[in-house]
Amino acid sequence: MGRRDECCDMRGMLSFLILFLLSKKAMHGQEIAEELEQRKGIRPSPGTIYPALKALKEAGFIREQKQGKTILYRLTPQGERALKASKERFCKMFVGVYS
Amino acid sequence: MGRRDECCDMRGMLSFLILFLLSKKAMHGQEIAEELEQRKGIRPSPGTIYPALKALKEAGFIREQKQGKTILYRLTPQGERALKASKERFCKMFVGVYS
DNA sequence: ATATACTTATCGGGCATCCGATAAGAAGGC
DNA sequence: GCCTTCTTATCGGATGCCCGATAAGTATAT
Repeated sequence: MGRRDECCDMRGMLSFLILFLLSKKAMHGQEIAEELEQRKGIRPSPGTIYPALKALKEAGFIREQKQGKTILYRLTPQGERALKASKERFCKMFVGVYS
Repeated sequence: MGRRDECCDMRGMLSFLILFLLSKKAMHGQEIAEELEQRKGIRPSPGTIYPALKALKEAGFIREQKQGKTILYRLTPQGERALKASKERFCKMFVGVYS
């Protein structure tokens, strides 16, 4: 059950968060990692972020766009639909949690 | 990655949700399962809910109170602290997700 | 007491997530 | 070319969440 004052580690939300972040603007991997660091407190390792991106790509939710040294990830229309659906589930699930 | 329009299964939030529900009012197991069913769409099986309750109890976050046939679960002060901390992490993590 | 119905509990296993370490690729400086 | 630096990618492994099936406990009814 993790550290002393934690009831869960909130796994299983990474893809959702990534999709959400990419819906705000297209980003490359390190940018996503940085944003996640601000939100979660710890920076996800490359072994976390890139497999997640790969899975999202294979699901057709994001696509890549080479940009010099880096790769820009952005949502596909299908990814937007998936985010919309997941967001609804999320909101229904956590009604009232926001203080 | 689950069904077609899903980016993640939102696992890893069960303990958090249970703690949150119990902060509203003390409940017994089936009541919790029922509430979770409304929020998630599917009813968690006994094999899901009771191990979770057990872990929360062993962590000192909830305590039991026999009530005839059923057991009433309620938060401990430590559980309230844990919920508060987790809630803060949760809110920081998902700022802006609520449409 | 026996049966029934309901709640609570346990066990084994599957599966996705996540991490650390390591490698591969790409650009720029010398 | 070669070295450095940064980004991207892969692999093995560990964790832990969750489920289905099954068992155990408890009260009520007949």
